[in-house]
Amino acid sequence: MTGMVLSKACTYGILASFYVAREKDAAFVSIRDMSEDLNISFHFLTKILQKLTAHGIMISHKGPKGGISLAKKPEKISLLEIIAAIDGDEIFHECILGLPGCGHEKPCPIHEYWANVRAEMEAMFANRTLAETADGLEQIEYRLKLPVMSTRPPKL
Amino acid sequence: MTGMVLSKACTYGILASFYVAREKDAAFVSIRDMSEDLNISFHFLTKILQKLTAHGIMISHKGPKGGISLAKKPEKISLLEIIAAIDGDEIFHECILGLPGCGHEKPCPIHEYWANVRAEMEAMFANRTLAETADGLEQIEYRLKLPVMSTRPPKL
DNA sequence: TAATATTAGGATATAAGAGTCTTTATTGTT
DNA sequence: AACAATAAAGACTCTTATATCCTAATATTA
Repeated sequence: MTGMVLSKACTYGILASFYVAREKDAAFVSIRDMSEDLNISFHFLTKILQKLTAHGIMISHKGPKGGISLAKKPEKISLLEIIAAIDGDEIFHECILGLPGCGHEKPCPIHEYWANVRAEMEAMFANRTLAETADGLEQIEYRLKLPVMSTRPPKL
Repeated sequence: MTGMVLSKACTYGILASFYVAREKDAAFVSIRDMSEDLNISFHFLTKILQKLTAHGIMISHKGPKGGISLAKKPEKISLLEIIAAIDGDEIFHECILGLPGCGHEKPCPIHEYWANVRAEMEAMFANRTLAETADGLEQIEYRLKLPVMSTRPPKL
């Protein structure tokens, strides 16, 4: 799986954020339940959500009735925040060819072109909030779940 | 290094293509020389270039005075071709959240937004040819070389 | 035809992401 | 106070991209 814009951890984090945002009753959402509903590894998802809590995007609560919830109003949380918390924001600032120091002064052969696309991508993610995506989830039957992976047959 | 648009193999392949395109004298370019000039692992670069020859983008020639050269006029080779040959074109067609079956019919919550950005990205790469980038390389002191990585000190 | 220079290709090694497992810390409930 | 439920945290495994190494195949040159 080469050449992917977002890491798997990041896509999981975004899907989980949609899931939490959809829960309107301010209670905490169980990570276990969420992991089962979304078909995401529980322990892996836990680690990802820890990054979101560390960045002040979510709040966690231990013990019975514990779980996770948004730390801010969903209209105040952009996908860019979530991406930056999990993957970092290098993708929105680095040279597409990985050349360090590439910039307007000393550009790589496609610097200006990529800088444009990159900026549009960043703006798009910055403008998408959990509020609108959660709203969308109510109106249309949006897809959220990952498919259950077929386990490969055991070797003989 | 998570969340990267192009794999390292792909960026190497593009840099090498620039390098070959810059050689105007129709002779073959030595992969060894190129790998040293660009600071790219010789054996790794060899494998990457094999993909480009397999896709009809380059021609290779064994033996003394052998090497690699463009199979077509540089104005006929787009960066998209090179990317597709090395990384595949999934990145230009898949859901940003990795949801299989995501599309106009059954969209993920950000499908339409990503589809737009994705299409612009693809068009940008489709419109960049080796000819113009090689031209640019002559006019301005463009950057091509990767930095020499500092080797980590040996374990005790 | 022999020697040499070069790419081709397979086998192996390394590093990082992805995913799993176990233990600990914390909180609510009885 | 004891118990159960839950997130936190670290160690470990698995997989894949990245990188290296070695041998084979091929072409040029003398």
